[in-house]
Amino acid sequence: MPEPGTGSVVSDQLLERYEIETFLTLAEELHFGRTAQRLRVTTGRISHVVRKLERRIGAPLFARTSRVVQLTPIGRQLADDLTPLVTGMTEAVRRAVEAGRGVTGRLRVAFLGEWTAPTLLRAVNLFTERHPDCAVEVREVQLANSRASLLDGSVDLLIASFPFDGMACGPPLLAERRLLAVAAGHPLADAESVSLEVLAEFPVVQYPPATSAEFKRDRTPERTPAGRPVPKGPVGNTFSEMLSLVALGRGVLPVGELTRRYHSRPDITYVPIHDAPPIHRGLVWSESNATARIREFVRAATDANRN
Amino acid sequence: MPEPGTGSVVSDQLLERYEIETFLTLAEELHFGRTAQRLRVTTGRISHVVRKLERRIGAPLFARTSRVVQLTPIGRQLADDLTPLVTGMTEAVRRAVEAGRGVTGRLRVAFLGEWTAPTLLRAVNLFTERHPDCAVEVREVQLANSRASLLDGSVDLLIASFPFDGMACGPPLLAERRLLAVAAGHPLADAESVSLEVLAEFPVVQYPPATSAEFKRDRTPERTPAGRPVPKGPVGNTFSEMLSLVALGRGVLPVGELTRRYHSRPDITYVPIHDAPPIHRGLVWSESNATARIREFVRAATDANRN
DNA sequence: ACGATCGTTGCGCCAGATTCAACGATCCGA
DNA sequence: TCGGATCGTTGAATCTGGCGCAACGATCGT
Repeated sequence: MPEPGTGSVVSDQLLERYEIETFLTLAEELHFGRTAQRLRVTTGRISHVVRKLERRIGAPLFARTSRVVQLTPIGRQLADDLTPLVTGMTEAVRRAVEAGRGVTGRLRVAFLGEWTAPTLLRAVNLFTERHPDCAVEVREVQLANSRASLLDGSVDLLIASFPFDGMACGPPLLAERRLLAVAAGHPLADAESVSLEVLAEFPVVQYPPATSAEFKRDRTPERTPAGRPVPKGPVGNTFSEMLSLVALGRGVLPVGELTRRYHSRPDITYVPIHDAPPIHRGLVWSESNATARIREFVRAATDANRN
Repeated sequence: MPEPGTGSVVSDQLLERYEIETFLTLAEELHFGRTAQRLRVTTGRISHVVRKLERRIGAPLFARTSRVVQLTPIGRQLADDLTPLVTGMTEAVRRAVEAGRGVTGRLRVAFLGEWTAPTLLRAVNLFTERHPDCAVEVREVQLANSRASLLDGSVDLLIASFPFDGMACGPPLLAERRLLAVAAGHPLADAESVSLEVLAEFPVVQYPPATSAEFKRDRTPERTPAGRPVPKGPVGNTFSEMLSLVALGRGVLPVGELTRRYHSRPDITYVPIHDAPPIHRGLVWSESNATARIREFVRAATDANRN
């Protein structure tokens, strides 16, 4: 059976790189010795390659005696056709390398909740100092479209709380204690601190379905460290809505320490959880957008927030 | 010492043929299996090549999970840049191959002296029958610029008498006896035939200096077959001038039989040379312009004049 | 939980890119 | 006119890198 789909954008008429290099260099030098020298090969190689090319084209590309080498009409035509195309290809590759490996151009970084802005700004300052040629734009994104912003490339980097499912993550830049948010009149409201085990005894307000499973497992686990099941409370659609459910006494919610500072309200009490690991925040980005710019910014952020 | 002249039209940023093919095919298929199938290689190869390319660019070109493959922004940009350039290159090569190997387009053949026209026309007829897609133009050229016409490409093929120095020659198409032109009153004018040895006894009119040495050696040798020196007569600047020198009794001149028919004049007698090889005529062309068109025409000319 | 589909990885082989050295042709200077 | 110098050619030897192979890991459907 005559296998289908063999026809391609890339017809099999393409010349090898060494053939193009040899042909165009010889077309420019018109001298086998100098051509060989420039390409760091022997004159024998030049002779072989040109001969093979000519056998393929079906006509001489160079008229050569042992004293003078010149292009034939067909050779001249081919050289004229090829030169701008080759220039264009090297330019295209150069641009791609610049985009991937260069630390220039533009980098868009975003924060998610204003309390992370200072950490991000320290990183921006150090990065800009190290790479003055790369313009950094800072913006704020909303939780709802943070993932989409990274995926569609409208934002290169984001400082967010871990875990951030499906994205590449840098080292943690911020660590905060975990607290339990309870209603003001809740039985635990007066405790000095609580253990994670209390989650088995009260319903826990749930994140909306769109939230990644990994994130939910970290914030609202299904079992306590001892293995006791955690009763699921009602679902809130936004973080404010979740806090309101807590205030209404419909459940409790583990949160980070910074939440207290930015969401302090009289109807909610925050009680430290003494045996929970801290919540980490750091830079996240799309794996597929990884560039030298991004790697360098992560490094700068790490250095700037090392203390 | 930092060797100079390494910079080239062809920067060493050029991708290998297989890298371009692999990248563009995968960019089109977005599927490793189908890409491998189209390129007749294994998926492992695709993976290796893409990885190597990405290491070189410094950023991912494809975002791939084991279920879906898609271009990253950098990959998309590179593919968009490369595609038209690759198309252009294959087109350039295709045109060169067509010019060299194809028997189409235009072929310009010429004759030199009208008596060769019938031979040439037989060849044209057979060639046109075999290759209707190739237009043949017939023209006449003058001896003086016949060589230049071949070299500058204004004529592809020429039917001329051998030897034709420095040009490629096909098999002889016409053979004619050699005659000795002498003045009407010359001592040899009444002979039935003469031997080449008589050249040692009379001055031989010489071709002009511009004539090729090889041709002169054939027509006006410096020694007879027996080794006797041939005295050099005066030089004529054109063939007519040379015949006039003969008519004036200033020398003799070996010529071809056809000359008698086309240059018959009362003051000159042509005597057969019984021991001279015939003069051959056939097609000549510039080595550096050799194409399939030309080779095919030579073949047609041989076949048409075989008898 | 299992099989099917896909991309990845490391090892080993061999075609083909490249070198090497001898050779032929052309030109120059003595 | 005869070496000597400069150049391109040729074919066999050499060795690198393109490529296949096969085991593996990840993801999805049933």
